Amino acid sequence: MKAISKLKCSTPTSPLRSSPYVPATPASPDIPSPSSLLDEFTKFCYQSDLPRAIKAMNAMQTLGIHADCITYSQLIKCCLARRAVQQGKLVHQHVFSNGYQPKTFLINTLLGMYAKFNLLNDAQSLFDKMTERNVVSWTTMISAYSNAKVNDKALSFLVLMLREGVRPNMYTYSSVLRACDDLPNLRQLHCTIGKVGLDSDVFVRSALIDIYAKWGEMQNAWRVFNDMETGDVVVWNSIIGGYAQNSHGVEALNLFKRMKRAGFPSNQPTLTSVLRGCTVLALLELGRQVHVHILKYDPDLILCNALLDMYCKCGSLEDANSVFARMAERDVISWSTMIAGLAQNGHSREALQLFELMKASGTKPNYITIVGVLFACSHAGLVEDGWYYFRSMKHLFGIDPVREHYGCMIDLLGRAGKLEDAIKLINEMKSEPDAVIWRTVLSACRVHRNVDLAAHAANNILKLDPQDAGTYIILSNIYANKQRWEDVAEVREAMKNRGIRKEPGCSWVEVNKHVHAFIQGDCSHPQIDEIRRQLNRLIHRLMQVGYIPDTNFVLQDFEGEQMEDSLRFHGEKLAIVFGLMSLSKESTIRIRKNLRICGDCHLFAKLVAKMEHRVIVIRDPIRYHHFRDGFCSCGDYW
DNA sequence: TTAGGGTTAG
Repeated sequence: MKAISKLKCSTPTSPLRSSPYVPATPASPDIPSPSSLLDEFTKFCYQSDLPRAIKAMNAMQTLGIHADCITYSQLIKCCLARRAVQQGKLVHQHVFSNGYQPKTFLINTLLGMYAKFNLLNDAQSLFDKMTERNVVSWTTMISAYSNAKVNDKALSFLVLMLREGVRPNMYTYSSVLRACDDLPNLRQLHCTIGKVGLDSDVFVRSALIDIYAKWGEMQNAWRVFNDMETGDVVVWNSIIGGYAQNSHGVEALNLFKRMKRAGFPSNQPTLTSVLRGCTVLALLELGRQVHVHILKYDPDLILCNALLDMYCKCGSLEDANSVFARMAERDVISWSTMIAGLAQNGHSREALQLFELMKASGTKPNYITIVGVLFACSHAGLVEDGWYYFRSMKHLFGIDPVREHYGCMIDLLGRAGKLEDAIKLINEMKSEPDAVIWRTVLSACRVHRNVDLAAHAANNILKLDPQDAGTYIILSNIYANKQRWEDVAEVREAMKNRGIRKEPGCSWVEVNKHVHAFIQGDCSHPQIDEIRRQLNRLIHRLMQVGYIPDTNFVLQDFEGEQMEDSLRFHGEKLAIVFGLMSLSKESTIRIRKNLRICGDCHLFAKLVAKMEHRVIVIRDPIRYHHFRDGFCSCGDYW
């Protein structure tokens, strides 16, 4: 730092300012020549060797060569590369000392440095002092605010620059798009970009795809991608990532195949999205193949974290543990993923032990880590531990409890049958309870058979989410159980009037890398007759050892035998039987469902696992069920 | 001198 302060500037009128001065006289052999010093300086900057670059600049000054805009700019980039904030600030002071008037591009470089260091106040005050601002100055500020997610500022800078008559370019638009936080704004911006003909730029294109994907507008994202005349690997990654983020695994995986066919080599971000595609579809075997492919790379932290998540969400904790154990570097996401993964798969105690290890490793938990910890407590019925973490999270980790933490606690209390305490906690919340919270309450009421509170919770859900078919059905069943037929009719009427239909239940099972789908009431599977025959035989054998179909879970449209029939052919039962028929004795039967598993299928799976000595893993939209020896990892609460 | 993609709970 001292070395830099030794640098002196000449007067603004000095001709030396326009370019570094190199004396014409040859240097003596023991004194380095000015031109070799300048070469050295450039070399050190290129190597990001900040101390030697400063030394060379000081030596140059001793010989009377003063820094100019280009050398200053090189030095600033060197500070950036070394993340040397203080030295960067000293260069800034130096640039403005002795009345020197730096060119706009040098001030832009300083602006860029502050932007990258996330020092928005410094960037803003430098920007305010600028007498001349070009498109780069404006774009740098927009990019700084976009990156810091100060979206309104970023957007207002676009308006101001237009007002000052500065024309935005592709850099500007690709930066400002990231700050677009409402759809009408985005549409207008997209329109403008089209009018000025910048929509073929790959940066603008990938930014458009990203922001549409972020808004869940995949049709628009697809349109941007599909109009593609220009493209590169990042644009492909944007569209694949967009589909994966929005849980459209099939589209993501198909696009990946297309990308390969088109000759684009995949890189780490591509594979991360491909893994996410496998994750949302619970395709363990495909995920394993991707893993083998990844081993050819030197996978970075993000890719390893995605791998961990894939194995946890595909229900293979053995694989997840082995990836976790081998990771050279772990961040808060790696730990949080593993803690939540263990908890979700029914290994709560291990999850809490891992949390202790995490703290011992010096990694600071974030709010998501605590969600995982509370989730683990609720899964294992650890009410006291849950209260301890919830009440002390602020004090211990500096994290304020938010809606999600309340949700976990309400789940914990609900599971433990402490419904009154759960309601008390809802009343303690600073924000209004959302549909997720009320669904948690409803779920607890179903287990603990609290009809009045269930109706209250269901009504609250429907106020917040009138399209939630599942809640109408539960509510209607609750009234039917109480023989409140007028209420039943009212619920049905409301459902009909709002055009709400029960989403058909679907179960998928992966056999030999092919996914077989079983939709309730659909007979299109080529082996459906044989599967049904086998299912009937299996049910018959189960009934001999005491299985009684639990008809509580059927929408009250059916009666008696018909009711049993509708249960008999639930997709997950067909999928289980198909798994038994097609997979080897040692293989785990892995099923993914689009709806929550019903109580009868849950009981069926437990008994089949015991009778057939098989492990069955069923992942529903929220929870995981590992059936083994007549027990389920969820502890019969879901 | 300014711009792009990927990971975490329910």
